[in-house]
Amino acid sequence: MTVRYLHVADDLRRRIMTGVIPADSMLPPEQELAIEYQVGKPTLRRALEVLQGEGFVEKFHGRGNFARQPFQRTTYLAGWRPADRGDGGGATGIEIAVQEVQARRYVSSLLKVPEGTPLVEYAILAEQDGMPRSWARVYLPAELSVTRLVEARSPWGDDITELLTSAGIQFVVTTERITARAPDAEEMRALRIAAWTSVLAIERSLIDISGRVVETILLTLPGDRAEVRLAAPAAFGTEAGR
Amino acid sequence: MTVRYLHVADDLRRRIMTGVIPADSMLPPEQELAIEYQVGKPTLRRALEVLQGEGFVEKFHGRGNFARQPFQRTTYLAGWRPADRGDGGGATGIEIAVQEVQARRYVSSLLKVPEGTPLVEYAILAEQDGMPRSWARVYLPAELSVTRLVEARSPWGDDITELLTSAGIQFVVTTERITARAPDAEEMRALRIAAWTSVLAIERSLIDISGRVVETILLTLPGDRAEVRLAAPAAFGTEAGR
DNA sequence: CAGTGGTCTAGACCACGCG
DNA sequence: GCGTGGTCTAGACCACTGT
Repeated sequence: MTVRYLHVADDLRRRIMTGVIPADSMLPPEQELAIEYQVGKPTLRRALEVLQGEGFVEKFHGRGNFARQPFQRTTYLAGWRPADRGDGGGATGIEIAVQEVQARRYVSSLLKVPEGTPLVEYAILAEQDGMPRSWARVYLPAELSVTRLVEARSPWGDDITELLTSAGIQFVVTTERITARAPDAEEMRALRIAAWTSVLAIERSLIDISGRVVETILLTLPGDRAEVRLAAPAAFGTEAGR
Repeated sequence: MTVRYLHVADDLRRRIMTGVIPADSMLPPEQELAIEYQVGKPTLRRALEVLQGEGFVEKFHGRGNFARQPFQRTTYLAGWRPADRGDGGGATGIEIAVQEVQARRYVSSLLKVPEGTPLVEYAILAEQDGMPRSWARVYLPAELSVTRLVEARSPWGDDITELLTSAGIQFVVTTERITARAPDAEEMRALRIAAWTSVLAIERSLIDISGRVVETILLTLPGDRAEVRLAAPAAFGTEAGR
């Protein structure tokens, strides 16, 4: 392998995994590491980017780089079931910001409403043990009376399903679309991740019993500490293909 | 915004989206672009990395950088249904390599067999219109007689479900786990993507009617041209929670 | 203010593709 | 061989954090 930054990343990863560099301890300054590995600063930083994407390093501008053991992954259960409550048992927190907005093109197409339709937007940031776990924006037509939703909020931001149920809305169909991509600027800030950390982007739409799209959720999960699992059907039908 | 490479990326993206730089045409050499934007080469290359991750630029070492319109996404249908055949209608191709291997730790835990168990590994690369669309490795216990599988191969590498069915194996449960991460070296080569392109990593295990794990699939989809959709249940049960 | 990471440059040198 | 992208360096300068 002729790529030096991968060499550096491999060695640092090994040192963190084996505890030579203890978890949660600060790494030596980048300049020192560069000298130690006999590489330039950009090369060393490239290596740290790799490790950051893998969850072994967390960077803080002005404070330092910190070794981490990759996080236990938050499980998002696709399908109709609410998100797993998580096994970590750590403290969870949630921040919700509500505002009225007008449907812009992307969201309006998902909600199947004209552009400019008044919507209520919930920006929901869920944390566990001080680490951001999910970042979601929820859009509902403003005509739906949803004041109760905020009061009925659960400790999980992505678990809007329960909120709606508790608000008395019956939905019958959900569609989910999952992609992997780089985070945008807002997601980087909310989830405290860098541009080269992959995220799982989940679009989920709920359709109520009358066929109306009740809400659309744009959920972003950091790739280094989240996974999607599928609720497995109990059995396979015999009429498999479409 | 004080970050110059994002400025450059924004401008180039606009030029490609609006057709000022036609799709499939070669971009000016990096040195020329650097001069045009009055930035250094590393800065310009950072901008190109961003666009590559978004699917607007494809890079070829020694040949040049090419403008692209982001690909129509290949849809992977999670759940039990075979993968969508794709709407592109373009030519599809598939390469399969088979070899016998011994179960290493990661795969052995997924298959629930001891380490060292003889396995058959299928490495499957699916292409459409000359672009790699999916890269999968399939592991089955060697004791299963699967010679027919290769003959019965479908044009979609990730569609092993049909292969198994046609081989007479009845499976009853599937589990799927989806994560987003950076590609490893092998995936970068097979899918022709760079280190900073996100991938959807899907682990799928099939369990047959006797409870045995029949196979495990490690499927990698390039984030810039694939998506996962959920087969929506026709209706929601009332006994929702677990 | 001192120490840290973040961005950027100019240029050297290497690796690849193609004629 | 030539033109292309890929990697790397040394150092300047900026921005953030905590004292």
